[in-house]
Amino acid sequence: MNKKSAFKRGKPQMDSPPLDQMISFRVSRLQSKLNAQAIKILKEHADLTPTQWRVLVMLETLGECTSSEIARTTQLDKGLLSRTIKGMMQHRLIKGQPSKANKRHMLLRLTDAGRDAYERARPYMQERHELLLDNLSARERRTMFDLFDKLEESIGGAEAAAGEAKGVDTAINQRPPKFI
Amino acid sequence: MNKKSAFKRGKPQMDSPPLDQMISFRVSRLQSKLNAQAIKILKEHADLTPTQWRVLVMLETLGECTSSEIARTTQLDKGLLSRTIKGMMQHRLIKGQPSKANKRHMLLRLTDAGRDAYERARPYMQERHELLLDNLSARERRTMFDLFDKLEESIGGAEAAAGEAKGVDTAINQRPPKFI
DNA sequence: CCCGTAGTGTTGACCCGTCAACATTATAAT
DNA sequence: ATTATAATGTTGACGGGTCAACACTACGGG
Repeated sequence: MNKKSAFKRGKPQMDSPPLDQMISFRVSRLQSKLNAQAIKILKEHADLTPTQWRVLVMLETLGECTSSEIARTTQLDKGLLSRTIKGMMQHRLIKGQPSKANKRHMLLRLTDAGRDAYERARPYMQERHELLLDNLSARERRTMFDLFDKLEESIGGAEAAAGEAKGVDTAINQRPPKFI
Repeated sequence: MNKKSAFKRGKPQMDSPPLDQMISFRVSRLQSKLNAQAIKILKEHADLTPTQWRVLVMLETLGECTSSEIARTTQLDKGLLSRTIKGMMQHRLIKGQPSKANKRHMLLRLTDAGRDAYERARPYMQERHELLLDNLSARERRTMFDLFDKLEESIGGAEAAAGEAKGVDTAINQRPPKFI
């Protein structure tokens, strides 16, 4: 005799587990699964971590760049990048030479070994990506990245608009607890 | 003179950073942002972690259940759940009594303090969720959870179908490296 | 009854991502 | 010039999530 009645296992979308209808939870769970899959593929075929893979992709695309460029473009943490890059240098996947124009910069480049690792992982990563797309309709595919963009934008906007909701007795607090 | 030409900052969707068009990366970045936002809100208003919040949501919905039920429903790691539940018991957010029917089960229930914490965080979590939805069109909203479902399904399916791609010289390896 | 198997929950080890503090260098202001 | 401010990259500390091993219990078939 719960207030919301127990949900059933199976297809029906209504009366499903409450968390299943929460965006943040779904994204989190999806990320876990995608990440586990990527870890497995990258480990097996090129002994890379996902972050290393992403650095390789950036270097393959940009040709030569600095850690901060990668950080800005990907929005990865600069600390994480620093360690990742250090590790990749030790493994000779990339090399870095100090910039003469700017003593703070370290110009990063792929080594042959790095390009090899990239090429070894790429087909499998590509296959995986296409497998993900295969199960989506054309419309869903078109919508997907819009969703990513808009959701990320919402969060950024919410950060800016933080400071509201300070008054504890705003309207929201009086809404019935029917959300999920 | 890079092989893919440098991309520009700004709106245009074409020639954008390569990782931006990869599902896994976008989901990962989105998850980071959503998680950071949730951590902040939950910490500020109820001193909860996201996992604790999810356990509260499940208990609020199910009324009484075991750790393994939560694990099955949410697909959260049972080790993570074990620690989270232990912490929540120490903070008196939930209580657990051993089941007489099954000595392995620990029947979990919300305490008043737990329900309080839930009610303190709920309005803000609800507001956040609605803010995320506000920026989406009706069509996007309808599509979103379908996307989550299908992507998760693809991964599960890929797990099962693993074992292919063993032959290194499959067609995929001969495709031109034009994926992103 | 007994034993193999499966489910439940705990724990330790480990890695990754996040955050803050910091040293160094570049840039801008006055 | 001098000084303040911002950018770059490194490092330490910390927490959270994942994985594997484990103990214990339940269940099913012989």
